[in-house]
Amino acid sequence: MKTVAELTDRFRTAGLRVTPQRQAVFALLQGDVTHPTVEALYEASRESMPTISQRTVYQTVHDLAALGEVRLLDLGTGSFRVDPNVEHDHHHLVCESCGAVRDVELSVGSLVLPAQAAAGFDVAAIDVIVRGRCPECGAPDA
Amino acid sequence: MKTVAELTDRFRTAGLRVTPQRQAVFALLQGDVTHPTVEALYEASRESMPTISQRTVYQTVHDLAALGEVRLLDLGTGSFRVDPNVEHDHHHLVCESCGAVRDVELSVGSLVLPAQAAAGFDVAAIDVIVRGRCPECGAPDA
DNA sequence: TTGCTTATCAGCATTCATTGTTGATAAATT
DNA sequence: AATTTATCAACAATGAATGCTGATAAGCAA
Repeated sequence: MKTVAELTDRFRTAGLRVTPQRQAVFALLQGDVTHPTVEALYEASRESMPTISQRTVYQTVHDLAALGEVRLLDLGTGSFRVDPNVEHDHHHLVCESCGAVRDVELSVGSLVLPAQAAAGFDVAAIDVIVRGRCPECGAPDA
Repeated sequence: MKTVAELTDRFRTAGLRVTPQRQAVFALLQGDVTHPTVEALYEASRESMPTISQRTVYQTVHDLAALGEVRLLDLGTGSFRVDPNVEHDHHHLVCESCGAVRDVELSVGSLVLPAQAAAGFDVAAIDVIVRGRCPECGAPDA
């Protein structure tokens, strides 16, 4: 993820204006490995920016995604997650109990698509979702 | 996917009653490889069962899922898809243009989870989603 | 700095998928 | 046939995400 200053330049270059609200969101995403929901970003941003609206957070996140600075993930946890890690190719571990998401590096190149099934299908991306229980949640029904 | 008669037995054994509406849904799922949405099942079921409610289709699909006779997939297409194929382990091709879903057999065993990333994580399942364009939709912006 | 153009802000309402609720009804069992 | 009980189907409610709009503030040029 780029720094706040870099993202500010990136937005200006793209013809988008940079507001304090947007910069607050930029700052929150720095070093965030929790894959926050928009709602979580909204709540967090209100600490430093009490008047920000949820709508503005959605807009900022979508603008970031359009510039390729974040990815929006649908991992089946109900709402999509913002992933600031676009530099390193990776996939995700998802805890089915608490919804926590963790990055995992997987070499997807070892997967072989059967020619017959993939015939005529133009593959753009492969997403691997590893589902299970995170250490914090422990064994099922524990 | 089991036959309508088998599913009927399965429901009765599980203490669930079998209604004409439910049997209509059972019949629709026979040999269906389109991974229909609940909405699609609802529309189709009204052909033979005009008074059926969407709620009933949801209930039936959830009951089938609870018995392990179908899987409910969240593939990021907006609503979840019903997958009657529970006998064969498989993954999915998803067309980003039209939302079509196709089964694909992949041996996920070749994927190696880095020990450090997966530490303490109890893996229950691995879902692979291959995203791209189906033959019917052709090349992007074509 | 001043003024003008334009996109953003933030509150509101709306959409869509899904689930909750409930009186009436029909299935299963005795 | 009577009793129990779960289903039916219409309605309302939830939650995530998007559309809309007047007021405002950012950006740019002189």
